[in-house]
Amino acid sequence: MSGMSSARGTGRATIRDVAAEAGVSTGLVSLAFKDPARVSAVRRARILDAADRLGYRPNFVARSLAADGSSFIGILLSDLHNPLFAEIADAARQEFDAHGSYALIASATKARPEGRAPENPEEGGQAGSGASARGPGGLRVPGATGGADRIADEQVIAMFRDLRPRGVLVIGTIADTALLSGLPSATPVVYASAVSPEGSAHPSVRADDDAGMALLFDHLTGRGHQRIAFVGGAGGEVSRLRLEAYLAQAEARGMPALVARADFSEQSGYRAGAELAGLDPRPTAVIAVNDLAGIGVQAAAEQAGLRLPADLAVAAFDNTYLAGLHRISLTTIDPRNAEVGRRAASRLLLALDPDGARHAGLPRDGARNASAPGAGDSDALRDVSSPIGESRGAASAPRSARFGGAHAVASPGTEDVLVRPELIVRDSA
Amino acid sequence: MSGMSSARGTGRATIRDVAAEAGVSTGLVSLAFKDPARVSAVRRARILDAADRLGYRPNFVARSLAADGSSFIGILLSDLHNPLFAEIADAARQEFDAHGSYALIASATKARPEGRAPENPEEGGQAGSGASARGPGGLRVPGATGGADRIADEQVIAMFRDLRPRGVLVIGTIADTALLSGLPSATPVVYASAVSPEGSAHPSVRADDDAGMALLFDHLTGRGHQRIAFVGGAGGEVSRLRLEAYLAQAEARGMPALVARADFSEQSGYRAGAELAGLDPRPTAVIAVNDLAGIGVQAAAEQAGLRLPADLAVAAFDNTYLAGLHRISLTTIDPRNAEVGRRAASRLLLALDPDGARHAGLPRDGARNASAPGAGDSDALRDVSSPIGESRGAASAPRSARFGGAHAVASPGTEDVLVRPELIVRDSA
DNA sequence: CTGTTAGCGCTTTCAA
DNA sequence: TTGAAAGCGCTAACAG
Repeated sequence: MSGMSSARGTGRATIRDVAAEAGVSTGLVSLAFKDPARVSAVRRARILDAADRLGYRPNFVARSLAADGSSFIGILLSDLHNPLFAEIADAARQEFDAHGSYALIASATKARPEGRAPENPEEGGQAGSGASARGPGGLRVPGATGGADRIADEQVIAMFRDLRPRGVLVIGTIADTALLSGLPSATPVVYASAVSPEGSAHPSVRADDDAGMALLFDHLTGRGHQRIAFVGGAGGEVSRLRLEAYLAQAEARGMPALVARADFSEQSGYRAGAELAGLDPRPTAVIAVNDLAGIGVQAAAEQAGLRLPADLAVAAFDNTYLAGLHRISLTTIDPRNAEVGRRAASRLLLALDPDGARHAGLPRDGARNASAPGAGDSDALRDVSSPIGESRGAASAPRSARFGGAHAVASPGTEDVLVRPELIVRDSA
Repeated sequence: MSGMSSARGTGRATIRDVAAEAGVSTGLVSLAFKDPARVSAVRRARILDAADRLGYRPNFVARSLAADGSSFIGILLSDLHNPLFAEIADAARQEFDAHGSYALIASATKARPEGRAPENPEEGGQAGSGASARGPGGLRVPGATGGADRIADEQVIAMFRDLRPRGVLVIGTIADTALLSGLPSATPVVYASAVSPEGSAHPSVRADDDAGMALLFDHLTGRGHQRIAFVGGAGGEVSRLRLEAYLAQAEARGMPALVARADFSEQSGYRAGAELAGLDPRPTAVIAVNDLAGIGVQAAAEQAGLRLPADLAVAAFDNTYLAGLHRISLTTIDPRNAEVGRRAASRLLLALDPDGARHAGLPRDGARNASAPGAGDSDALRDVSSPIGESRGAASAPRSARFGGAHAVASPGTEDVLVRPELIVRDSA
């Protein structure tokens, strides 16, 4: 009947086949898919019928070419190996879905080892820690700092550029940010878990490390600790910022500052821990730049014969699942990645559609609003219901829009959003 | 000078702008990029000149539409949260790069929580373990088995379908495999770290769990262990297969089989470990389905007052970085993910180009061939150099092609490739 | 409401 | 070698 029609290589049905089969013009078929309401009931039925008799599926690529832009939102993952990023991506994706937008996740990877010279020798670059590199034996060791010369994959960027997503969510620091400029300049971009590159007008959403550090100090001093050391400072921007936050807290509280330099790796934390354990007036507590380094500190302390947490309390950042393991049980700061992802997504949605109206798309039953505490949110979203502390980074901007709130502001502005992290207390401190 | 030309939304230069600027036809510009040799030197120069004066970059999408297929290879990641997959993806990507092919990584994610009913209630589905789900407090817990209803993201698949990659590498088990059938039927597909779906003609490359289990038994019996228990069996196909491998080894060696059911999570391993610790003739060694479960076993044993490894030796599978942490130090089977990724990539390349010739693409200086041991491979590839044990899975197929070997066989066949894993001995056993 | 007409940016015959 | 022209599959005016 219908039969072998166009679609050059593949035997796929094209819009023309459908039009022929239904006895209408291609234009109408197109319309029937895009805006069914504007097509008469009879034809619509005939078209839809023909379409699925032929197994027609509109061609993504052709559509994007013709329509001068696609309907999806691009999520660009800077590093596949950082588990925090995966969490953020998932949360963001869910948020998009809930609003009838759909997102495509693409990932960059490390450059070929024999490739061109490292772009950013010392800047592993992720927020949230966890630069990864090769350890001995080819085992991938998160946090190791060596040779972290990752570049934003040109091809991935090119794909996004040409597919013209409605917006782009960049998760983690992307080295060659210049490439992003290939996007149509009007394309909204939001960074998550990364500071947006200097000079960039794009907002970033990330955990508030200062607040996290304060939480840690409160907790530790509350337990009587007076000599609190910091392990970290190396390995990237995030590490540096956490170090600064530490110094600020120590100073503000009139406490001595004691720093053992380390990056995000366990090895590195181990060395720093050993160093600290040997000190004469030994610190009674240590704050590590991330869980992995904290675990290294624990190991070193144990090895040095210290009892944990009696002789040395250890706390860290990130609340990766490591921290929750029975044998580790690490007190740590939860950056609330899901929240970061969700807010970053909201931010982008707001920029795309300042009215904040929930999108048409597929009307989903459970479509909830961030402001209205959903009735029976499923477990994955449980932690949203708590009132969300929020603060803004950049100085100048007026503290305006509350996302999903009653009166969203027209111009989203470009201020960063800092998500208030949470203290997770476990045995280690 | 040149100025504001076409390219509707964006101000990007199109092939037409270049043609105009260079005073030639668009067809020639196209040719100048695709096959420079067939264009006269003068025009070529003029074209290339004009092109970069205008900052021209060919449009990916338009090209793929016009040329009936793209030049990239698609890497489809089934789960962002499984670190093993990231390793495989990286290795594969490098292999592709080395052969002048380039790959695009796209990821599926979990379905929205409030979405349609779970597809595969009990089938988390990844090879290599590490299904992830929400634990208490919204923390992402790798290995937890609950609600792992991930679906292969339709949009991602649609994108691949329409972009028409030359080939697709699927990493991990993808639930809705039917969607892949949307690809032009001639598109070669290779699965990595997953058994290819039944009835599928696509080969899969994965670690040989039977061999790994044998390695573990050899090691443990060599240390005098006679009562070796297994923790695992639940949570997915891989878990089941490892259980079977365990049973087979135990039987073959005339040893008693003792199984405590668990999935890939630490929690689950903990429970199983507690169970085993309480048994009367206690096992002297435990093999866990993966590192995480093994860590759970360690924790439970410790809690039960057992000394490790004297009272209970623990070994596992996967060699994630966890196993290498000082405080964990777990003897484990390294699935050699990088090798899996590399071989899967080779497999695909072979299918794409049976002559094994290195592709034209951008001619890269360092382009090495799998068969020719490259001179100074950088560290990331260090472990390739060792002679690679290899065996084949599927029964019927003739044992033919050695990848990258001297005489590659014309028809690649569809047999699975099993990569021989490696035993990593640490303190725990 | 519906058909027609132009393209999106690029590749590819096919002649010249 | 080079240019002209005809599409890839779809959308977007614009008339009717």
